[in-house]
Amino acid sequence: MPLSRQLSSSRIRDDGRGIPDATVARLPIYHRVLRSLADDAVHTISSDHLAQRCGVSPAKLRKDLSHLGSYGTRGVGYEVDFLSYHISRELGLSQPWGVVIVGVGNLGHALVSYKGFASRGFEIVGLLDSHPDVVGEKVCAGETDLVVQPMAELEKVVSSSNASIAVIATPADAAQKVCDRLVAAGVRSILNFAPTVLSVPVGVEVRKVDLAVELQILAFHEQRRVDDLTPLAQVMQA
Amino acid sequence: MPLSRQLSSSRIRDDGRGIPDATVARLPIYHRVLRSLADDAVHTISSDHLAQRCGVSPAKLRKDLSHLGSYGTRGVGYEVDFLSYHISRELGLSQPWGVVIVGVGNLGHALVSYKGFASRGFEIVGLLDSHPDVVGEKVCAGETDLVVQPMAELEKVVSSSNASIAVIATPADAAQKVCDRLVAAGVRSILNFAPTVLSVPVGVEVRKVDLAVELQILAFHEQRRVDDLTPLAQVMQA
DNA sequence: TAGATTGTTAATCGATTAACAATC
DNA sequence: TAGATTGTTAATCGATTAACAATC
Repeated sequence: MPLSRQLSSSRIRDDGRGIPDATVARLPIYHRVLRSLADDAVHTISSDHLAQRCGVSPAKLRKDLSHLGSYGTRGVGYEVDFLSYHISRELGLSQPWGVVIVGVGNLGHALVSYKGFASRGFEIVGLLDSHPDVVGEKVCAGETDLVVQPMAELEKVVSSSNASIAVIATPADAAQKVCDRLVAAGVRSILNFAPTVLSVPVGVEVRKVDLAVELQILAFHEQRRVDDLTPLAQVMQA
Repeated sequence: MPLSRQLSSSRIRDDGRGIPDATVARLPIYHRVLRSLADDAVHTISSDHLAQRCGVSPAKLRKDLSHLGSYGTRGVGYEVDFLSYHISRELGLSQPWGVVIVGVGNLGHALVSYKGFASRGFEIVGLLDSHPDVVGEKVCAGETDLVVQPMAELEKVVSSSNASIAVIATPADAAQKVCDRLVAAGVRSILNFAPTVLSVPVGVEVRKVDLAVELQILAFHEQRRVDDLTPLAQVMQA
């Protein structure tokens, strides 16, 4: 990784209270756009231009970056590689993370074959499913092929693969039990695709992606749009 | 739908400024949990219990619900069916919404076969892909089978199916062009799975699900956990 | 009535924004 | 130096929380 500035190994954390959640959630976007700029041989970029490509305001971008340290140059902008490196380090992408996927149905298959994982430093190191038809199936995951293991092997797979992140892609009714076993096996970061509220001990980080919820939020806005177009109802109420 | 109270048809919106985004994002969760309670023949529930099942604080739940109107009974709690109905109406789930999916790769297939859509009032009414191998494929979507249409048919499919929501599940480099065509065809609610920042005219609502971003946020927390466990580095800095 | 629980208030917290001094 | 752009400040905005009056 060619970096034209000396890389400091110290990690600057603004006020010691850490980086705000809202900022952390945007860092991956900045990082992806910066990598893409680097591919296009762009070496320097201003907060105005970078912000536009990331879909945020320049003020927000600069505020976000200020939490990581002072990696820009006044009057010039940000060095793409330099900033990209510091974001990736802050995000923990400088080391690879092992991921176990539990539930290899349609969604699980899609996740395994998703190239965005491997390219961003995640390695799928285990696949688990309870269905006999799926267990034993060889699934192509990046460079290596993986064989779907039976659910009984969960603890073994987690510990032997040293996975630190687990993805739950099971039906809703299986999710909590799977979650409990993952936590007991030492996993403390979980990405949950099952439409269930998981309960976990403190210290375990759960993120949730609910496809139906996303559509329902869109439906809400779509409906409000329809309502606004028909002010008749409002007139009738008044 | 059995409701033991008279259903008012007026829509109460607290202060006229609408429901806060953060609240809207949680309404689908409340709704799902309420439906599940109804299935278990639970007729009444307090904010404390409902909040626990939804993974939020009771104060937050009551505040959220207060934006919809006053649908509880002091000293008693909420009637499950009554509250569920009002949330679903607010979310726009009382009418079905047509969804077009563009990009029928692994993820697209997973989305089509996802039962959570149909069960929540969404109907997949069109599938589009640019790849000749996929075009023409018959995909089972709920009750009816759908045939994957070539990308050239996008405008025709959107208008003839009266789809109001589109899902983009294409590779990143195709997403913006697809988005432009969808918007031109009249779609104003888009769920984007491509790792790209889409630019759309004002009035178009875009929601984004980025699987890699979710993992990266988990990686951040995972790394911070490792850092905290090794205070040696901090000692050495001091 | 007494006990329970909602809906609302007011305080706090965190995130966003605009403006500008610092500085390359 | 003059022009450009960052990093920071202070104000604003929105979301969360705890407490409690209203009321079933």
